Amino acid sequence: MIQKPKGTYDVNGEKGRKILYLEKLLAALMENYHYQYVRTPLFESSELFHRGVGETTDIVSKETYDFIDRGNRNMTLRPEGTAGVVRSYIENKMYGDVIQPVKTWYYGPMYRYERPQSGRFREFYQFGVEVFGTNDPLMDAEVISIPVNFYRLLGLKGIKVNINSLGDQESRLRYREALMDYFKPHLDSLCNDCKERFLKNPLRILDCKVDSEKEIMKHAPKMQDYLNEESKQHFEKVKEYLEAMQIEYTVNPNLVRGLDYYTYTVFEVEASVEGFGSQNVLCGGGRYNNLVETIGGPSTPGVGFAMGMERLLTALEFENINSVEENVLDAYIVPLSEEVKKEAISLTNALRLSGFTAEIDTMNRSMKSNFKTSERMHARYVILIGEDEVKSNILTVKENQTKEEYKVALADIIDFLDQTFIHDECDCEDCDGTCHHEK
RNA sequence: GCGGUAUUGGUGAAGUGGUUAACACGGCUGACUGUGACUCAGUUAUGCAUCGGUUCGAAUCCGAUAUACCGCCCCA
Repeated sequence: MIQKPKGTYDVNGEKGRKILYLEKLLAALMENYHYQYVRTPLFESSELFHRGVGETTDIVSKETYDFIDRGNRNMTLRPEGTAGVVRSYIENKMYGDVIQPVKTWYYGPMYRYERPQSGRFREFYQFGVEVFGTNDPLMDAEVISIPVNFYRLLGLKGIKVNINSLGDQESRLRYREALMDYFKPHLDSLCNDCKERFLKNPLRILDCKVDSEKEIMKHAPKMQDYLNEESKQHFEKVKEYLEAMQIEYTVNPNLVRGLDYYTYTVFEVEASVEGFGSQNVLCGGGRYNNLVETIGGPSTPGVGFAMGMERLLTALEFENINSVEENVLDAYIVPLSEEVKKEAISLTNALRLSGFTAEIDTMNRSMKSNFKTSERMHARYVILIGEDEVKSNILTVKENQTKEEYKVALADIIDFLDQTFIHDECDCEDCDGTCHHEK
């Protein structure tokens, strides 16, 4: 049997409904925030990611899906969304758009050649936001508010916002040097991973799980001491604006994030699912004021974030949040013989056009199994069509919940399905006030 | 890139070298040819992830591969 490629997954059934629901909710939220939808190619020149994301990151150095196309071009399946959106911003000269800042959102699959594990796939979906053209700390706060509000809307509890500031490029470089000077004589006492980090990305030593409790860590130079005045003020404003939106946050001086392009604000939003581990980080992002220029555009500040849909879905499952309403079927139509099939399909079609969900038996099921099937599909009504019904133009309609049977003229069926008799009570069991009984 | 565990019908699974792969749920058909429950009777894996090996004999032992799940690294 041919299996799906490692680290991929199929979507079907209930999961499909959940995903569509989340996508709809996200699109509506972005409408409220007044962001525009952008879509960029799934593959780009490999060079874009090398320049944009950074050579030293694992994402680019060992996790990309690369291929050479038939025209001998080096291509890479996008491992993240930002680089492509920035490329598109520059190529479409959006820095010249009449409305500034340019606020965009995207959604789609990303590809990383990783070992699959809990909440991590080789093909995974990210929703993200990128805003170009303003350095106002208010924009940092607005971007942070998007995932927070989204999780609020979904009813996800225990959301934690971690923020930090890396300062401008100059501050960041000075701090990096200070860290290297500090750790260099103590390298032997650090774990093997940290020795690696020392060479590749010294800032990451700070959030090492193994060494975090050691004395050396506690006395390491602090980022805050290396921020210049402007960077400090920017960070202060971001915090004030978050408070104005009643968004609680924790300043985590060890939060550095993996991608090379961040400057000033960086943040992560965490869920608090027990035993969820690193999966608890539902989204992350920050400001990247040099990225547009690095990729070849005019010097333009930017800020954004990305969130993984798979983790969100798992977190919602863990928290038992099921916001999707049950799939209901208004009518299940049963043709009782080959001769009346045309009338049955005609009715089905008419109902569908009128906005009802309608299903018709295409398995030539027995009467018994049709009723069973209709129950499984959560059909409210079963409509039987046989010789008698066709001759008389009076349909036999059975209500699944009450097992009550009605005779309804063909001409009145839409009205019948439309109306709900609101009443105080009736004789049927479990009456929910929408059955067709008299008071 | 490194490590751990697993893989038997549509589903949950039993089976740890010996004929026919247990049991349960679900599905389908019929008793009941225009009415759903229940009951009863049938039926539902020529096969135990794949390939190779050991053996008179393998779902069971060995090896490789694939995939899944869980960690590390890294990240969303």
